[in-house]
Amino acid sequence: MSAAPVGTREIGRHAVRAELARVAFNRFCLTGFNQVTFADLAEAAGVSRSTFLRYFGTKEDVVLFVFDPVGDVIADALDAERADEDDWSRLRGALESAATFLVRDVQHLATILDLVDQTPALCARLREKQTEWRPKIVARLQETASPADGSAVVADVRAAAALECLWIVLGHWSASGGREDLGDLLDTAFAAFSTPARAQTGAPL
Amino acid sequence: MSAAPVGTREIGRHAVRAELARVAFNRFCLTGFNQVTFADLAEAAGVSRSTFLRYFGTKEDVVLFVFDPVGDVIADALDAERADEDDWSRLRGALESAATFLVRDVQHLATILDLVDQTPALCARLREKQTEWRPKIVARLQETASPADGSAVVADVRAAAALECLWIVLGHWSASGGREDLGDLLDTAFAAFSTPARAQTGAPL
DNA sequence: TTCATGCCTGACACTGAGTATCACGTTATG
DNA sequence: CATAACGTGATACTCAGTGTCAGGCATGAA
Repeated sequence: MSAAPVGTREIGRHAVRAELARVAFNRFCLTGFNQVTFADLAEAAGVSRSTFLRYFGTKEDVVLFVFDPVGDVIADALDAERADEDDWSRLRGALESAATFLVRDVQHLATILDLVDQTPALCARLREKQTEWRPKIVARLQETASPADGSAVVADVRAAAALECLWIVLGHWSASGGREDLGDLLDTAFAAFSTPARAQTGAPL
Repeated sequence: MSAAPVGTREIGRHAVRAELARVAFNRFCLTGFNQVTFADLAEAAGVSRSTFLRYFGTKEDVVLFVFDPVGDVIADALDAERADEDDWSRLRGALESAATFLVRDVQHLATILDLVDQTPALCARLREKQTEWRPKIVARLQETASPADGSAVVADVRAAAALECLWIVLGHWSASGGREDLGDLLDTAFAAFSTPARAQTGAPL
């Protein structure tokens, strides 16, 4: 799932990467993402700046690399979903898989999400990753698309909307301190598409 | 709408900014965004690097500043929409306004969009702007939200989904060389929400 | 054990974005 | 005309990110 290491070197590299990220993450939370330099991180981790940069291409990746597998998680989950479901049901299920994958460490995820939306650069980079995932999702949707949904626009819109749901839901979940149920939040989010969305303030029940 | 200049100095500044952007944009299209440095741009425009940087905070803004008013355009259009419409209709209308605003110079917009999605940095920054617009849109939707839509998640999801529609539609429109009708494309995009989205390849008509 | 191969590391140098400061010339205003 | 405000260019600086190179250390073969 997350690029399972094969050789001993790969294992070592993976472990070092995790440790560097751990040390760095503490710094970021303590001092603020923008205030910490690679030199700081390298010193805190006890390696040279060169080495640190060899493990993470950018400062953003030090925080966000944990999200890398999400694209595949969603795509795989779409395959696993019953193909006779409609797009929204399948997407709803796939997002649940993604959420489950991310919520292995509740406290850590909440902290990351806090840091991310305090930091524009992290926000931007995360949305960039999200955009990279979309084509893969669109492809799965189109494999089973009915002729009536012929336009590529439709699959694109649904994939994009679903991904937006994921972040919005995670944002609210994180803001609630992780107490709200992610499944319920996903239901609420997806309901935004299916309900008639009438406007009057004095709407009939 | 776009920060109407009042004093003579403001007018001059605005004009210089436009000229610098024009010269820079040619360079970007010719050589590629990442290959062009501020030093290049300054030389091409006949000003010092300092001066160029005084007009644009970042390289991305040199290209993307034209999108700055879009957030307000959408928000204003939402106000102008009949408040008794449902959210999707209002958003659809507001997006049409945004599209109309952007398509004043067809050729130029298409070129910008091409450059943007060839350049990850521009993509990221544009999505960042988009995220900045969302809260304003959410606020308009919530002003007239029915109690049943109480959750902030719903308005958030709808605003986010609508903004995604805008870029997807513009992307397809640009890919078609500006020949397709933006209104039709918007309809197709919004149909992704309302159609049942059944999956079977041999779906009944 | 010894040697050879290959990877990891640290040191160093470099480009380029973005920030800040200062002195000079120009332009608006009284 | 005087002066204050502003635009400009020059300069110096920090930091992200790239590239190169030589030495250390492991693994594997002789």
